[in-house]
Amino acid sequence: MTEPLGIRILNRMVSFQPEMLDAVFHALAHPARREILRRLTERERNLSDLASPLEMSFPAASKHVRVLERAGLVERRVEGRSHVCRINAEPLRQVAEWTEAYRAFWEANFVRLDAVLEEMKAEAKRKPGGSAGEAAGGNER
Amino acid sequence: MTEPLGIRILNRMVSFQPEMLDAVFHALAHPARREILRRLTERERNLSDLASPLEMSFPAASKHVRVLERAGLVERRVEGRSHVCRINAEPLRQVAEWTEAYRAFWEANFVRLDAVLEEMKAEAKRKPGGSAGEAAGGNER
DNA sequence: AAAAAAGTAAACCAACTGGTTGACAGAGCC
DNA sequence: GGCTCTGTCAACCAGTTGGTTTACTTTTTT
Repeated sequence: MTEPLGIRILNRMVSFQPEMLDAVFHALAHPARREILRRLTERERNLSDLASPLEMSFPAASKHVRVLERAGLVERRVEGRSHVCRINAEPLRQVAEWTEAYRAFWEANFVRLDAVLEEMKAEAKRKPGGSAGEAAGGNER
Repeated sequence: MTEPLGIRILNRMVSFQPEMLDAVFHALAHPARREILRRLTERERNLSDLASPLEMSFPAASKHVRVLERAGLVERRVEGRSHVCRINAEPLRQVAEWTEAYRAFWEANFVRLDAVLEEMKAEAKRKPGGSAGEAAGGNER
């Protein structure tokens, strides 16, 4: 017998275990799987529906869905011969939480980059033919 | 010749390309690499420092750092024989941004789970020996 | 000058990924 | 009953990952 519904739900809510992050990050590390997720935000879809735009064989797409399922990002219910998939973004919330822990660092870094850019603009204004100006020109071309 | 500093910085700031997400998510999908990142939040560290607590050979740890580097999450500067690594959390900001796009879905899901739990608690109070109570007991033990 | 320390590079390995094809199973429709 | 649609499973394959060991370079220390 499988675990009771309550256990399964609670496990999912507190599951901040490293293996869980492994599975979720791994699942998100493939463009086809992110595309599947994105299309599941529009509506529920069955496997054929999910596979059709994915320039690969049907079994390959099916495997991608299963990877998302193992990561808890997709849930499926069987309706006759059709397997209907629904997004479960709860693991993404935990990814966001994990990522938040580094907010101070990326914000500090952003400020630093911003300062560098301000300095570059000032540099370009002072001597427009200089190396800083050359870099800016190369970028906007 | 390599690209000018300005170009490199600008590229990094607007680089929301899919391959970039591939690299970042892949880099985060291994506990050793997340541990490296976490320890880099405390201070800059050289490779030996990063490798020592990582129950694996030095070359293996060095490879992990390089994966983080390719994803833009770590930067290194060489000081004599020591390679000093610094965290660059900017790609994590982009991960957070990407994840935010699914906020509506995980929040909806969270509300739904919360409702289920409230229902379970009420159920447990009404008949403490029932299956719902059993599930809760199994969890808190 | 010799030894130690910090890293890289290369060769090798087992396991896993991401893809294919072909055979099969169940559900629905004519 | 037969055909089609939806999907799984198993076998197979090339390439990548994650790890090892050994050999080497460069820098610092003694």
